[in-house]
Parts: sequence; structure tokens; C-alpha cells
Amino acid sequence: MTKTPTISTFDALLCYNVYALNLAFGRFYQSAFGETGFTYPKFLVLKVLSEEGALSLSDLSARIGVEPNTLSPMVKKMSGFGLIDRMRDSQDERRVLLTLKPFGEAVLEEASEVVAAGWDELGLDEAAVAATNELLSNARKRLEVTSPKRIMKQPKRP
Amino acid sequence: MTKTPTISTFDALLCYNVYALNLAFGRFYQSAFGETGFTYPKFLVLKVLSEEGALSLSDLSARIGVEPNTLSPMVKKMSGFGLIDRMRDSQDERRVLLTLKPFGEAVLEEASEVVAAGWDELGLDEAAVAATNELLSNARKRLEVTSPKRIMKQPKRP
DNA sequence: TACGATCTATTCGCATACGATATAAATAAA
DNA sequence: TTTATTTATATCGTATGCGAATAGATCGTA
Repeated sequence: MTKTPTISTFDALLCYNVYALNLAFGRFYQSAFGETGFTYPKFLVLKVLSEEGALSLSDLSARIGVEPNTLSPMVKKMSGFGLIDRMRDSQDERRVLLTLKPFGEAVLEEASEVVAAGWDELGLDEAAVAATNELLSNARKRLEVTSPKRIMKQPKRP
Repeated sequence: MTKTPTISTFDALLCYNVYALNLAFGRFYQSAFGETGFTYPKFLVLKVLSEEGALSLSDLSARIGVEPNTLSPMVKKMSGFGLIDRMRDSQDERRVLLTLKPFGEAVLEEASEVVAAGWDELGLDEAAVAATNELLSNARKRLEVTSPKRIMKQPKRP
């Protein structure tokens, strides 16, 4: 009873486990993508464009759950790399339409196999993963419509 | 049967749900910490130092699951802010020992309440969260001792 | 039609995060 | 003891991320 308070210990926090696992995934993928310099966020962009077809920047942003100002420079770079097309919507000149190019499809194909192989190596229980995905997805939905009621005040410096 | 392949759809990926929820948590906390400019990673540093006592940079790094080169500039800034002490270990001059200061304790206290309040607002099922924490923590352990067997090759540009 | 409100994308400044590299200290080997 | 190797931090360059501010296009309404 000297240490470890019963509740809310470091490792008992969902946000911590999510945070730490996300970093671990990131390192794993960075290593798996190797020399290519390809990254997990870019993989997501290609994948969602493949699943949904052409999307505007903000639609892509909403679909992935990342702010548009984060994706804006990224898709520009990916476009310069020949992975996607990036052109103004003639119907609405404010919008930028993003389309997967053949090279992007090829990269997505290759990256998908690497991701799948890594997943198999992990060897997690399928049902447990499904339940976890459910909870994580649910938590995100709630989090996105929740604004914190309790806001932090800066303690006075001693 | 036109779309959505049965397996490995976007949202069925554990890594995606972890990725997206982590970002959502980050935005939530950034908002909850408000004007203070305090952040979730800094919160983790204070919390682990509070739970474990003085730690070297690399021990802190291992405990949180973040590389030392990431923490190094961060703890320096936190030290300058009066949250923690940072001094060379006289036993081993290579090591830097990090200690929580009273101001850091006060900030941790206040931040913890904000985090707890946000958690309550979420209202997730306790048992399901426990199971999820279990799986996430387990997945991280495996990921950290796994190096990818399948490495990505760059497809030729068309 | 005009003109303010709204929407979309971009840019800016800042905070993480990583791998690669450098440097200094401690340890092992010679 | 000198030298080689390992270990602990720190620094550098690059890639995400965010909120805030900006600019241009569209929409609503007078």
C-alpha cells in the first residue's frame, strides 16, 4: 500500500494507452516503410481516397479526423510526388478536389501489404480487437461533440 | 457488394482508431488546458515523476514510451518554467535526474482534476474500458519487441 | 444588385515526435 | 594505463499536428 493509488494510475488511463500505442504504431510503420520515406498519415490519405473516390480537402479532413490545415501542406507534397491529383473544383472554386493517381494506387497496394503483414505479426485476438475498435470509435465520436466543462487555471508560481 | 471490402476497411483498423482517438484526445486536452498552454505530454511527465519519484531522462523515456530525444528539449523547457528540477547525477555524470518541484505538483494537481472531469463527461463503460486498456497495453508490449519482417519497396514511378 | 456573413483552403507560429548524428562519461579490453 | 566500446544526453533535420489569422469564393438577404 505504499505506492500505486488504486484508481487513475498512469497505465489505467485510456488516453495514455492510446497515446503510447499510437507512438509505438508510428515507429513500427516508419520502420516498415523503410527507405521509401512513406508515412502512416500519408497511407491513410491514399486509403481513404481509394475507398471514397475524389474528395475535397475538408471532406478528407473530416473523414480522417485531422484538421484541414494539417493536411493542406501534406497533400501538396503528395501531389508533387505524383501520388494524387489536386485541382480546384470548377463548380466551386473554393474547393480543392483530391484524386488518387495510378502511382498512388501502386504505393497504396504495396503499403497495404506491409501493413497487413505487420498486423499478422502482432497476432491479436480478433474478437477482442473488434470490441476495442468499437469502444475507441465510440469514444472518439463522443469526444468530438464534447467540449470540456472544467477548464484549467494556472496555479500561482511559488 | 460494390464497395467496402469485408476486411481491413478504413475504420476496422485498430491502428487507425488509435490514431484518430489520440488526436481527438489531444484536441480535447488542449482545449481543457486552455490559456495555461499546458499540454498532455507535459502532464504525463509530471504524473510519472509524481508516481515514480526522481528519474533519469532515459528512465522517464522508457516509462512513458517516448524517445529520449523527444523528451530532452521538453524537460528543459519545463525546468525553465519551474515545474521540475534537472540536475546531473553526481554518481554518474552522464545521467540527468528529473525531480518534481512544488509548483509542478500544484500544476499536476490542477491538471489531474481537469483530466478527471473530462473523463467523467465521456461516460464510458468502466468494464469495457478496462478490457480495452488491457488490449492496448498488450498490443504495445508486442509491438515494441517486434520488428517488421515485410519491408516496403518503392513502386516505380509511371 | 450589393454587401455582410459564411465557407474553403492556405499560411504562420508553436509543440511534439522520430531517426541519425555528435559528444561526453563510464566501462571493458588490451 | 591506454584504448575501444558502450551508455546517456543533446542537437539537427524533417514530418505531423493544432489554433489563429488570412484571403478568396459563395451565399443570404436587404
